[in-house]
Amino acid sequence: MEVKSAVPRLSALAHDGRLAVFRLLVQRGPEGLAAGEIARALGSPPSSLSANLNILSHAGLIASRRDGRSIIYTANYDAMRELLAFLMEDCCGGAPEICAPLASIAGQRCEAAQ
Amino acid sequence: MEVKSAVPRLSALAHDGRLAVFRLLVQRGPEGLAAGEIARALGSPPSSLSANLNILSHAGLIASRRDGRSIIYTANYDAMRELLAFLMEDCCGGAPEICAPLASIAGQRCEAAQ
DNA sequence: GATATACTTCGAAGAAACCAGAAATGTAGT
DNA sequence: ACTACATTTCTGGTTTCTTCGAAGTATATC
Repeated sequence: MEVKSAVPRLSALAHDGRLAVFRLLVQRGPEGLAAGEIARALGSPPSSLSANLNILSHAGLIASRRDGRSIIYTANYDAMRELLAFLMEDCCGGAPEICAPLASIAGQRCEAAQ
Repeated sequence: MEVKSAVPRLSALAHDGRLAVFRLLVQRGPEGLAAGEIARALGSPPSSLSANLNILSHAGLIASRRDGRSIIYTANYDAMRELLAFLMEDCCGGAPEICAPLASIAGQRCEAAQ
């Protein structure tokens, strides 16, 4: 991934409300959550939430699909992976022992997946 | 890590110049780089760079030490690890198969450390 | 068609971020 | 003490972000 997509993604996440939305969707998994449910869960005014969903969506961090009257939002796990990989890039330049603790993060977080 | 420290860190990284500085320092390793060298490497005006270094420093992403007339900046790998762990948190809620690709990032990035 | 529901877009005001030149501070060498 | 160098702080003007009520669009139900 390039800086040009990393900055908008970081920028989208650098906001209390949007970070909460994104983490909620990440927890929720592929089935996603309707905009209204997100608004209720986070106590956000619909218009503010919509603006924030739009920003996250434009950054590629979430996707949406319509289901009847509702619009369902889901986390884009690929984008998340790209962003994390980008932040880790070149972290090992010449000093693997520094990077080792970073490498173990995934293991700690995702023991079920090992 | 909590949202209260994650947002300032993401916010600090959500900027072309600051992201470039941080990645440069991450590549550089523990020996770090003087402010002037960073300015030359990135072609940034000293006053702008100084403001950005201050923001990164305040966010806890970098540290500094004086060496003669120069001030040497280094990446804070612990802060980086905390931030990445936070972003990955709960990513496996109920669906390990989604998280598996995330878990492999570290391995891909840091083969030398395995 | 009319009504209710679910969301989004519009708009405008206040807050915060950004930039880089100029001046100030701190350190080293003579 | 004086000069040179490295970096920070100050300053202002401009731009961008944030917020949320009100109005608009899309879908479903009767």
